[in-house]
Amino acid sequence: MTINLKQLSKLLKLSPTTVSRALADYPDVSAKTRARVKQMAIQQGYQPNPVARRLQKGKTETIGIVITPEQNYFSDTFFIDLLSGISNQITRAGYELILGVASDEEHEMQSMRRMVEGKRVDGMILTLIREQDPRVGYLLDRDFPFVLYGRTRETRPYAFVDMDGKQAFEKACTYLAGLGHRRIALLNGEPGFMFPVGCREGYESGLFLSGLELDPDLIREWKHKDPSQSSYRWTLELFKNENPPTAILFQTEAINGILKGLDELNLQPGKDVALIGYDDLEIARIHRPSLSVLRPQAREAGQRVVNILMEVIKGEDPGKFQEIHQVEMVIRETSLPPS
Amino acid sequence: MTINLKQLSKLLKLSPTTVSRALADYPDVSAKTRARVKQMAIQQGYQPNPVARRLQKGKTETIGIVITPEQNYFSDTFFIDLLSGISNQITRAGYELILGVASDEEHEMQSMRRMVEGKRVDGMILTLIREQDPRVGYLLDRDFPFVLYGRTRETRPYAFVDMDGKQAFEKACTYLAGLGHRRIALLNGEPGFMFPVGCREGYESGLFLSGLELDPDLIREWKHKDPSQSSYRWTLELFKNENPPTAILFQTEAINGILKGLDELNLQPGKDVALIGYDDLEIARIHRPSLSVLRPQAREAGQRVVNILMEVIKGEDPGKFQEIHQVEMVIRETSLPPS
DNA sequence: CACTTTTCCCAAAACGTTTTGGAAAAAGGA
DNA sequence: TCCTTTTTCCAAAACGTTTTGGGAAAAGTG
Repeated sequence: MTINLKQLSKLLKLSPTTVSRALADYPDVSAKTRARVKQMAIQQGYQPNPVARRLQKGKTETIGIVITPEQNYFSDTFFIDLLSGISNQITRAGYELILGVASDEEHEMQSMRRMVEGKRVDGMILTLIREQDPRVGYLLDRDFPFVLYGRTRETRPYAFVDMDGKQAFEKACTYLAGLGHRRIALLNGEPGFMFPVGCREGYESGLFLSGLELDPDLIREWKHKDPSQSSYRWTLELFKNENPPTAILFQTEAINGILKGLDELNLQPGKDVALIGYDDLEIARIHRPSLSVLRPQAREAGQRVVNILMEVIKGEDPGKFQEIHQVEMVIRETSLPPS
Repeated sequence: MTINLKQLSKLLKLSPTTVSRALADYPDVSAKTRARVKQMAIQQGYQPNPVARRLQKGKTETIGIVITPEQNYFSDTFFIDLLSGISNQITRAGYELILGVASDEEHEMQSMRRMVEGKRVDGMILTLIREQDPRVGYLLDRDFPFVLYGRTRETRPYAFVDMDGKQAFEKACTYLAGLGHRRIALLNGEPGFMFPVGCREGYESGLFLSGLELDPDLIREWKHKDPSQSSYRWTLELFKNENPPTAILFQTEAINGILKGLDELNLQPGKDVALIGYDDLEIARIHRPSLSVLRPQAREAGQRVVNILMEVIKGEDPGKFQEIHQVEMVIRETSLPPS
């Protein structure tokens, strides 16, 4: 069951060297013995001990990722899709994914340092990137391989895969304007994180392209720790405006609060107020009326992140790998013209 | 930065043996040199290479877990709390947590076999247990260390940590009956999984203790893949009954569909229909009226799972570790007497 | 046939630890 | 002082691979 190389080679009356090389398809072992070795390996259920291989190769064959539940990150399918893409691709490469769960920013850094300085991983994947993100500087200083899902403010070159939040919100905004909406609100994610920056840029650009004026009163920011509560409050606030919005752009995470707010105000989503959210969470599909959304391809992004990280680990220049993925808009029932 | 034992020992003019033993607090190295070694180790930032240690010790110092996004498992804080407890405890032990993400039951098994047969882990943690769970038989057959979060139908002894769903639902049921409810419905989780079995037992026992009769028409089962949609349908169905329920017990995962159904029927949650859900998800706290819930201590459970697994890995008899944790009931606004 | 090239295999070293089994030096006991 | 015990250290082996640097046999070449 748990036979090792030496035992297998004894069984085959060959040296461990030859068996190892046969299994690795080296050309200096004859086709005949190669076949014999492989057959016996399968028959005996031989699996090379990964720990021994790692020691010899000087690689951990392991990638690290740290998540922070505080950030309400597991809200729905989005992150698990990303993780699914990451995990599958890592497995395909014969690598392992080790997971850290940190309760806050400090433990997040601590968990990462344990992985990096403890020689437990060959590379790191970073998510939920902040505008000023100490993790990036830390890894760059050490020249340690990593890839961001997202972007940060950092002048040195680094590898990332990001969604084009700007283009997405611009598209949604011009679409709504095209339908005749003139008062479009933005219920944006928390400042400090990088993603909302792009959303806002796209929103402003969309307004501009549509010849609409920016009204600071139509912009609000909800909190990561408490998306529903904060978005609920801001929704009520938005409609205190004497000239209230007829449409809202937001991240779908905040939908519960918005729906609750609209319900309280006796406004029908889709009918009285158009809604387009970023992220196609379950609730967006099952809500009636169903929510129009911007849908990032998280799974594909996760796979790209891993492929890029593998290149960076091999020694490729990280600056070469900077990808911005387009985001699809899915029109459902909450993006009608203003009534 | 990445100094190793040999270099460190050279610096100290000691043998690697002594340095290693000094750092591991062996008594056969004098207090003086021990101090000297430790100081130098810190100064030089020495961290033993975990891969080398693992090879020598014959342990991977790694625990595996496989999650399946299909199961809508990441719906909210519950699973991430469990994972958080698991992760922290594993880190404390100096171990690593490796994560597999499987799209379905087959890949779930495949991912686990890779970990076990590929000698990548010392032990497994299993969640979302089914009544007939092939994973348990597989691991028992191989005598491989594992701990369940949950239980299954298996006569051989194995270690588990489970929540007392039976007691929880019994408590909720008798509580509602005590308030005067006579028609209490159960919107239960999907058959095939183990957890709903206990819920139902508790429900039936609660009815019995309260002198109420079981009415099969008041029991429905929603689907894991689509909790909201199926629970919505069943909610509507429940109230087609000529003698409809005045209270519903359920898993909080299914809350969206229930609320939607009640809304459509013009029934006020809490007022017209009492609600008690299992799991204290975010929505339960922020919804108005706030939801009464049964609240499992997921974080603590995760820690126990790891501690037990460590014992089992050490060779302790798994049958000794079978824990059933009590579940707290949190009364909020949706558990009033019938109107 | 004699020489060169190609094919096929292997012994030994290396990866960085921990453990084993002493051995030298110091301390204690008579 | 001599013998025994304790203290303190270390050389060598081991964990299970892969890689290095050949070397013997077979095949090709003239």
